[in-house]
Amino acid sequence: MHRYRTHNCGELRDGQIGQTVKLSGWINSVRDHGGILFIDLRDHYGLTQIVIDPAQPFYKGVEHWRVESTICFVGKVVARIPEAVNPKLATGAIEVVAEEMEVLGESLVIPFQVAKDEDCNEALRLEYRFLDLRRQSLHKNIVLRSKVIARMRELMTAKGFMEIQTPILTSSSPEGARDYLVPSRIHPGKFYALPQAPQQFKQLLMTSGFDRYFQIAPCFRDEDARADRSPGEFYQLDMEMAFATQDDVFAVNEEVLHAIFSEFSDKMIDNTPFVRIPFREAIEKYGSDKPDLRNPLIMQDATELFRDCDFKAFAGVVASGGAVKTIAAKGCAGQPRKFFDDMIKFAQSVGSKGLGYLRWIDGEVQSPIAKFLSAETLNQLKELGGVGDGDVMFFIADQKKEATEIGGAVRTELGKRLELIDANVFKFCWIVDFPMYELDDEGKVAFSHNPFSMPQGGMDTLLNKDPLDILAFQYDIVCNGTELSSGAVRNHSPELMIKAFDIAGYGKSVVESKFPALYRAFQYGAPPHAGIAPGVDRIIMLLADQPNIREVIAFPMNQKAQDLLMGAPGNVEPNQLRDLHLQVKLPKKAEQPTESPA
RNA sequence: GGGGGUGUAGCUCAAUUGGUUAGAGCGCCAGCCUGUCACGCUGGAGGUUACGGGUUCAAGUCCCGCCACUCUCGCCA
Repeated sequence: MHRYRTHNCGELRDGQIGQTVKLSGWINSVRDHGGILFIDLRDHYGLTQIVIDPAQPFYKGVEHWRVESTICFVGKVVARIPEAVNPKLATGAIEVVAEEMEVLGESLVIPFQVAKDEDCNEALRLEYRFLDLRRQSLHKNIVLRSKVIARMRELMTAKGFMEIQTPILTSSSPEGARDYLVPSRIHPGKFYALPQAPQQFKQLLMTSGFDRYFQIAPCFRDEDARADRSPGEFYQLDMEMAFATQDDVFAVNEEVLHAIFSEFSDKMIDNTPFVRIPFREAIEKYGSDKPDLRNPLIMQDATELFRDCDFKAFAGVVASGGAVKTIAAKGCAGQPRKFFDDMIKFAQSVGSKGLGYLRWIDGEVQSPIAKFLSAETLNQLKELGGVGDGDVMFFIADQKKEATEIGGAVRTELGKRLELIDANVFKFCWIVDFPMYELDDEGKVAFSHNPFSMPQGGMDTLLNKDPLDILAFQYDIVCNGTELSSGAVRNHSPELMIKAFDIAGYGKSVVESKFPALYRAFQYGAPPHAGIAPGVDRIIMLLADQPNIREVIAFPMNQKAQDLLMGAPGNVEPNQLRDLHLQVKLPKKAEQPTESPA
């Protein structure tokens, strides 16, 4: 007989009745009836009920039977009497009558319940992550994560992609997020950087002749956390394809994402190809470059209709070059006054001066602003919004950028409050045609996204078009309002690179010195190539229907980028600093080194 | 760095307008119980109301500060 077990806790059925078995696992719960005692023994695979007769000598070891201790039982599998069969358990038809017991690992009193699904302070969960991970919901998420990643590898490999590891210790790249740095012992004063993504390596692999690359790639960015953004590190299904167009990348990703989402979720998923929305249209209609298409509301432009109206608040905004955005919401004219007041408050909370609205009730328009509008204007608005009795149109007037942003926020809020969002579907879209450049805070032309993206139209557009009108072969994939990834057709031409950087104010020497590897590689026969890198954690978050990304990461850091279980970041020994030629100069506020967490 | 929320027993929460000894469920400890499966029953222990000030006859409750966690803006090419 095996040292610890002949079966796991999820596999015994009536077929094993009569056999003597050995099981090891955690004590999930104890039910002591005095004359008979039941233990639910739990492992990764399931629960099995152990029955203990008080006559057994080990019955007296009761102090060792605290829940979450690990115990090994030898016993006989018996059928439960019909009334005692538990249909909720896979092993509910049988139980194991204990004949021998061995405590393998005792547990202290646990700080929060493992067997019961109750809320618990997250800091405590992180500190005792090993216990939290035993709990069903989190355990299940990590299992899902493992299966999804395994399936991603299968799908990618089947499509001819090769998984290739790229360095974790690399050089700092000049643009993008803040880097995590690692000091060099051998080169005093020099630093490695952890990669924010294997971007340059995968492009180098393309120039190295590997036709299709992928990697479940760790990425490190020293930026602040969000619900869908874990600080420190995250994973991407990173991929790159040689001699490929934007459509080739879309086709591969539509197949892979459709397969993953349909195999690992019961929700309805869009058929491929996924809808494609140009960036500018997304901003106009949804006020966002990551619209949640489950929300049926769209924004429209009503600027011209208010230009000459008597409603001075709006006409004034239009006269000063602003815009009026409108959202038509069907069937909500009957909402109580409070609904509209709350929407106005919401609009103000996101920076709006107000929120106008027109309600069509019983063939009449009801609104504080209706009296300022001519019958003709009202009809035109009605036509624009496609509205009728029982419907409402909301209006935001502001400078164009603000009106669009506020309108986007109002659209999302209306979708929530009117319960327009179907929680049982996944709606995908590609956002395409991102602008290559935008104006930065100082009004200078700057790359708006990836400086390595290929401008649409090539050298001709770079030379002849207004930089702000140049589009890039740059795209995002969005699911239910979550941005899963950005990607691009890359700029593989040294001449185009130099020109593209020139427009953003960087000379040739900058390209040569900041991106020496790519620049050099592209002068030795680079294949046109394109890629993308969907975020693995976010995909699993969506599949597992979790509200924050820490629920799908085994050992996440908290919002302040601390690992409360391991105590990272922590202090190090003076000799370690000496080896690295480092001297710590603390900010004034923290005279003492901060205590390590946990 | 800015804004919002939360912080009361090991855990989840309650405590009327500022007013008696800060309560409940779960957990823990002790006892009882032969068919439970979130077993049940009886009893018990457990509190610097995050922390530090202030107002008041009186503060969990009001004010100021501060810390922690979280959501968010900035940030994330």
